[in-house]
Amino acid sequence: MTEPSTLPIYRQIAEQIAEEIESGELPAEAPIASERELAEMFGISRMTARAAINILVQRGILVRRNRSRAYVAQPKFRFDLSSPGGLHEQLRKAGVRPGAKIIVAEKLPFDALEPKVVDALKLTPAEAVFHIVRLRTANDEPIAVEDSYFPERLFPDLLDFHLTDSIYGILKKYFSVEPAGSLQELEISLLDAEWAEIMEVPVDLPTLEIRRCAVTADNTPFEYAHDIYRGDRLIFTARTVGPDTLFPSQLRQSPPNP
Amino acid sequence: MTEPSTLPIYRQIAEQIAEEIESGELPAEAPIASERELAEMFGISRMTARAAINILVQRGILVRRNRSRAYVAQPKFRFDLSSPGGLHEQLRKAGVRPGAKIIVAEKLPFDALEPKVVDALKLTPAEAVFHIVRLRTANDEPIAVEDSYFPERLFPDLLDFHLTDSIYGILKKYFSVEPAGSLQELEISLLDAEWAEIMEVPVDLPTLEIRRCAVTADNTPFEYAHDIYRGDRLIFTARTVGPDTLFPSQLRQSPPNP
DNA sequence: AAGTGGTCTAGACCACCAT
DNA sequence: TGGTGGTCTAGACCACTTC
Repeated sequence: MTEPSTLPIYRQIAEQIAEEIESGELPAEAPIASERELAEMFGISRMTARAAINILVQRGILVRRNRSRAYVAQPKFRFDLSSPGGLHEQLRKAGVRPGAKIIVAEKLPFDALEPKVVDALKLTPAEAVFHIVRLRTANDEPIAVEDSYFPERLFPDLLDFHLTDSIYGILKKYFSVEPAGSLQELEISLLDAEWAEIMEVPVDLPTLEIRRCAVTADNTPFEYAHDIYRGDRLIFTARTVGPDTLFPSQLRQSPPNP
Repeated sequence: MTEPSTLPIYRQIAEQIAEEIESGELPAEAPIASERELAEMFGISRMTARAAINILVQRGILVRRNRSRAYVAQPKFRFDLSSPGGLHEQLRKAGVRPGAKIIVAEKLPFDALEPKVVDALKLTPAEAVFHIVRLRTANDEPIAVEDSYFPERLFPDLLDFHLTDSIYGILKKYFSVEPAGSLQELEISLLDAEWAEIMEVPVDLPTLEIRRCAVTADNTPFEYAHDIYRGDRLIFTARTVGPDTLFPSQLRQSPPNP
């Protein structure tokens, strides 16, 4: 609308493809023409066609699979960080099939723990914790990794349960532990190589990182977690309490600015 | 560490430059060799050198200025969304010079308002509001835009004040209005062309969008704002109340899931 | 075997700005 | 004016999948 003809060719082509997708002409999962085909169609070089596709991949409108051509991405999932019901529940309600793949499930001795885990869970010396890393999926598509720590004291045989189910469901059903609240720290970042491999997606993908500590009604911390969510597949919302607002008393467990 | 020699050349060079920056060899604001110089230094083509620089620009480690060469970026600013004191105050405390540039300062009649503004500010028909759009800067670098609405009823001659100062400071000093809390909705997104122009940065930059409504101690909403923060220049933290947690009662002003 | 994306080359022209 | 980045070309080779 501003200066249509002065936009570089690769942006013009990206916009054109984006419009075909928005108009429904190209539905979700539809394959895009190959880079060489696009180049011939538009009378441009392959590198320029590739640049156009890259823009839409970065926006999350197209996805590349392996070394195959690009496809129209499914619409992004909505995830409300403040809503009752975690990711599993919200996906299910949206008609999406939630899943989980266990990457790590181990018991860690006290001495192997980072201080932040010890502090967050208020562990006493020699206490062991369970360390669980899960790849979360939606319709079999990886959307997040969860790196969680649970005190053995509270959940003695946690690793024997079926950990691909909702973990909060297990905690409630078998240990009668329910979250009364949590403190979360958010950070926008780009995916590093290590996590990219675990999540089976490209490096430098924009992500939302969340470090959180969940507590029960009697203010016992029962989970410390570091979650990484794909920014290209999820839209996040969160209701936060803003500046100058006091937190509910049961959550005021550490000084605001360490 | 995994497979050093099989990394593509442009990634190897990006890593090498990144290490020179982390080691302090290249300090903040140091200019990077030009694309043509890099190409010659490493015996590669200019397009490959350019790809290396682009990776670091996307990560926020390098910045491009106009059509000049790339420079080492200043460290990112930390911004705690839940801390007392807004962006202005936090920057000042960190030894950074906060600034603001007025993009729009106008009075809008009731009929020109979007429903979300009317609802958030609980306006009665025929009430006018002040609409202020400000470009926020840190050491003269653009870091955010704030698109805010204030009821005329509460702040009759707001536009006559010096709006490049802290607006909350003006509200407190001249109108005795102080925020008691706010509800915020967060969303990670990519910058569209319109806002990119206002912010004077490239399109598709990763950003954090916040829609918030601030209220006084007697639960009078006095500001509705839509903020966009650069994800490449800021690290955000927020203490959010997680699933299954009740908000402070004075903030429970609308149903959780509209 | 054919087609694909991932990477890389060695050029080119342009607009912009002060290195 | 000379150097810069922004864009674009017309090829190429490779590893991988099967479009």
